[in-house]
Amino acid sequence: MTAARSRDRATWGTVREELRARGMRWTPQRRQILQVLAATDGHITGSELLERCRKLDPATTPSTVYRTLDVLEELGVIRHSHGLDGREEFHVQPVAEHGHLVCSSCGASREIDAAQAAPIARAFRRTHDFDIFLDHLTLAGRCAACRAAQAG
Amino acid sequence: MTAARSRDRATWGTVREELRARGMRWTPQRRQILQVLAATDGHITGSELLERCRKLDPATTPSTVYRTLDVLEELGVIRHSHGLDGREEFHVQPVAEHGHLVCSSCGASREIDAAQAAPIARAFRRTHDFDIFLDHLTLAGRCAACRAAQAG
DNA sequence: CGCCTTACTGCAACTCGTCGCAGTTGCATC
DNA sequence: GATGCAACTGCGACGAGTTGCAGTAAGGCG
Repeated sequence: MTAARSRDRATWGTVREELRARGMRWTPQRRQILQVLAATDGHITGSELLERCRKLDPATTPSTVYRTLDVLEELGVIRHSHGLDGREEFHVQPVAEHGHLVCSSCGASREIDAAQAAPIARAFRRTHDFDIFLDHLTLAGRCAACRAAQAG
Repeated sequence: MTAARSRDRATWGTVREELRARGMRWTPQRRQILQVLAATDGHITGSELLERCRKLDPATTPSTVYRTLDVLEELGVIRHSHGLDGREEFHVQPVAEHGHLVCSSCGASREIDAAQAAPIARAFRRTHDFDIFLDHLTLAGRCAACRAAQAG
């Protein structure tokens, strides 16, 4: 089991209190989902999470997993963006707002951090009077390697 | 029936020849799907298209509609991007590469044209060595009106 | 410790979209 | 106009994700 680099243990521990503070409940199912998320680095889709939960407990049901993801997103514990196919991908680390750059050819993915995106966000604010949510952003394109491979 | 401003009639008419040129066939089902698309301005999802086709012919089946959309995209007749929920949205007008700006609060949508996006594309080319496909781009955010309404 | 409220779970049914397969039919050729 | 190939259609089953509902259980309170 690779250790969770995403959030440190203490931070995951606060989820229980955050739930309680909102009148929500700490259940075995939620505890298990959190456990799987804590062991996840980077991104995970709903169905991947469901699958991993089922390895620990085959009785896990889809609706509970998807509803828990919604709750955790409301708490700010996770966030989602969309992959190239439009599928939701959840980020386990809300450490910093960031977007994604995904290559349509090879599927390689890189992050865009807030600093890099700032000039772009400013541009849209100025030209379109529009605030961009970087978190939700996935840009499709072609990476350098695929460009070289395809077009010489 | 609002006239199709998207492509002029002549352009739609070439689809049949484009299909034939690739060894593909002109079928009543495809003819009807094209007819519905020709009467569509802007964007449409697969299920919306299916629904409209069923109004003309209740026997229309999902697989034919979705497969035809793929074919038409291959021909360059339509293109898709993803809405905020990740659902595919097809653009009927391939007149110009463009992206979208969608407000998470009110759903309002604006287009980003190639000229506006050019500096951004250049930036990613330079900093990440990555070519962005503007067509596929949908930026989530908050429009001026919603910002004003929510945050004074 | 037991009660009570209500958030939560699990089920079943549903939507959207995809895929393999068998039967159909466009269309090129004779 | 008939023939034959293979692209296409429609079917049925499936996977991902959502929702309403009835039953379960978290956890606050006495």
